Amino acid sequence: MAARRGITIEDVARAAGVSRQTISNALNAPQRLKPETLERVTRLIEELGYRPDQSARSLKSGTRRIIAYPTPVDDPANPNPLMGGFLEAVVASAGEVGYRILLLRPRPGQSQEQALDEVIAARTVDAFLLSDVMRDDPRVAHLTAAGFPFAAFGRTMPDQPQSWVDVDSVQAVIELVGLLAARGHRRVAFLASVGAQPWMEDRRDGFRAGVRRHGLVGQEFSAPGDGPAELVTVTRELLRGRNRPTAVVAAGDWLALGVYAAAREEGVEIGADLALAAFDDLPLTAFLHPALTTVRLPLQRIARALIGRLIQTVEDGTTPQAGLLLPGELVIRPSIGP
Amino acid sequence: MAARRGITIEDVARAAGVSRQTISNALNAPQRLKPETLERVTRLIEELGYRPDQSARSLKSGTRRIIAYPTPVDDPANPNPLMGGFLEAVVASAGEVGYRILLLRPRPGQSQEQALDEVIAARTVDAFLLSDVMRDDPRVAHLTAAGFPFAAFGRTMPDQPQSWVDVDSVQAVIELVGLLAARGHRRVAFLASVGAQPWMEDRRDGFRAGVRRHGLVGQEFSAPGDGPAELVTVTRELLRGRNRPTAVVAAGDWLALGVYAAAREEGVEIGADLALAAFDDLPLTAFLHPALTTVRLPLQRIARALIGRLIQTVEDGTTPQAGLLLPGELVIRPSIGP
DNA sequence: CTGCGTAATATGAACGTTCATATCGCTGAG
DNA sequence: CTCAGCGATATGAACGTTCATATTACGCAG
Repeated sequence: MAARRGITIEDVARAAGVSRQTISNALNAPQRLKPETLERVTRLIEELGYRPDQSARSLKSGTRRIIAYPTPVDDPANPNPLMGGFLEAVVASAGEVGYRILLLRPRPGQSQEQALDEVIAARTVDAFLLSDVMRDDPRVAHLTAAGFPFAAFGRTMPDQPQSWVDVDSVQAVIELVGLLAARGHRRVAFLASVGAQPWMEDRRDGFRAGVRRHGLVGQEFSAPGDGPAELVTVTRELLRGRNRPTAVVAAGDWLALGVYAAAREEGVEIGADLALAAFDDLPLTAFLHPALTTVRLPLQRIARALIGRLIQTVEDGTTPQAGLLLPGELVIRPSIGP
Repeated sequence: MAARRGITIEDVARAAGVSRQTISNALNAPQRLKPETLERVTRLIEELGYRPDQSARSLKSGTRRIIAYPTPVDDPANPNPLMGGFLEAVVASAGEVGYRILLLRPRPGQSQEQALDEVIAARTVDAFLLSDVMRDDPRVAHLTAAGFPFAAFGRTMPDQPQSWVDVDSVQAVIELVGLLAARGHRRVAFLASVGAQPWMEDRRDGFRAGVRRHGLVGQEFSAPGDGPAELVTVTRELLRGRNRPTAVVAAGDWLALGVYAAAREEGVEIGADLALAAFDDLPLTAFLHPALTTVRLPLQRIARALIGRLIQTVEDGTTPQAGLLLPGELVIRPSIGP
């Protein structure tokens, strides 16, 4: 389609009887203009609906006002809790400071790093926003090596830029265990998923720390996969074992769903026979019976902090000296009992 | 931050001892080059890691290879089922044909249309992808008036470009009702949400058609809102009424969650005392007990078709003559009984 | 051996901005 | 009365491509 070219700066300049540069200044450095000129020009810009061509501006200035976000793979067998609210929050936060989010995904046969290189080389974006960052994430290493601005939801290594934000999962799970201890539970289990994602590890560490601090007896279980059947199977074993725990901390709400299913099949009543707490506060948790005690991630704050760090890196050229650890919010519901 | 300028076409040309245009041709019109030149140039491009600067290319050619997707508002009280799999599928489909997805959201105080105008005027994108399209969607009207390319997930009006793809909800719900009729149900209820979204209406129409076709007795209920409490309340009334229906068709899985909760509270056993079927196939449905019969949206096909139409509009300048209606896929699980 | 047509490659201009610098008009000190 | 200094605005160049067109190389008919 022949993209009918639109209003250019030249059109506005002609209409206003001034030069290009004056229009440019009206937008980028208004203080340079005589107030009356500014007002006249501004009105004209408004009337004609002029917007600087982003490509031309980018070509000259080298800045795109676009942030790339490599979308996490969203396995239907274990939906990424970030795809909903987090993405929203990121788009909103970025929008507030005049940036937009470009979704990225490696083409078939392309590595994550190649996908990053492609947009870097094509100068399509100013920076990257990474989520689901692993302990030794190749993307972080790659961007660090390339000296390209990024911010990460999830900790980076000490020798890498500390441009990260993360949730203090350890602390949150310690508090969860504390709630259980306060209700008199002595035998508590931790239910994890297979992956070695750092947040899983953190939650496990939190569990261990909580158990130690309160002198409880802790057991740990791992589901061989994230599919419903596998989850239910491992949880039934957990519930059937001798010395059945009286409380379970699931590393994520998704895992907790398996506990609900297994408990029903085993005739165990959650909230009465078994206390249950989890992590993520998926929207559906309100429908569970009894409703699930869980930890809500401060997605808005995380998004805002990440975007803030990104903008700082891009516009000032300075890298944050330290990461930012935000607390999770305990949402106490009946699943842990009265 | 001083964006260190990268490899330009000129660098490659110099290294290869040829002119700019030859490099450009190697990428955009390879058949014009002598095979040996092509090979030499291609290798050099590869070695130097050259990628055309997207801004420069866009400035000259007027095409950005970016599609804007105004993100649907994702109400946590009724999460948009599209935010997960659909977005994924769109990003993947677009990536395959060399396009990327830019997320868009009106700034505070900005209307949907203004947000569209902003990116149109700044020539940031080539086209729009709309989802959750309403019967008389102002965005569609606006883009039609502006003559700007778009494709819509959801039907447009007859006088607008028929560049849409939709799910044949009517047919799918008719089939759902058919399943219930075949199991001997005579009194069936339809549970809808408040909004007047076209897909809701379609599902309702499907229900009515199904009821008529099979000579059933149909009742319709509407939840006053999408919050869990409201859903459960209306469903309990439904279950408690005289002439309680033996089967319920919920307009969405989210609504069905309310039915599960209400049934538990009323001591009604889904699958035995009450057949239940819904729509969307949210990932969590596998955890429900009994598992929910529902309709899966062919998100991959929808995304592919939308992107295909978009590319056609952008690159050929032709608008599809007719919309595309895709069938939903019945996923039969125990909630409708044996 | 000349000249012509075509394939292959090269050159100049343009896309719409912003940057660096130049010009203009005015005020006020000498 | 001149001109330095400054605020306001204008001009030329450049960003890195691609398009339109020009030039060169080459095979082949006459």
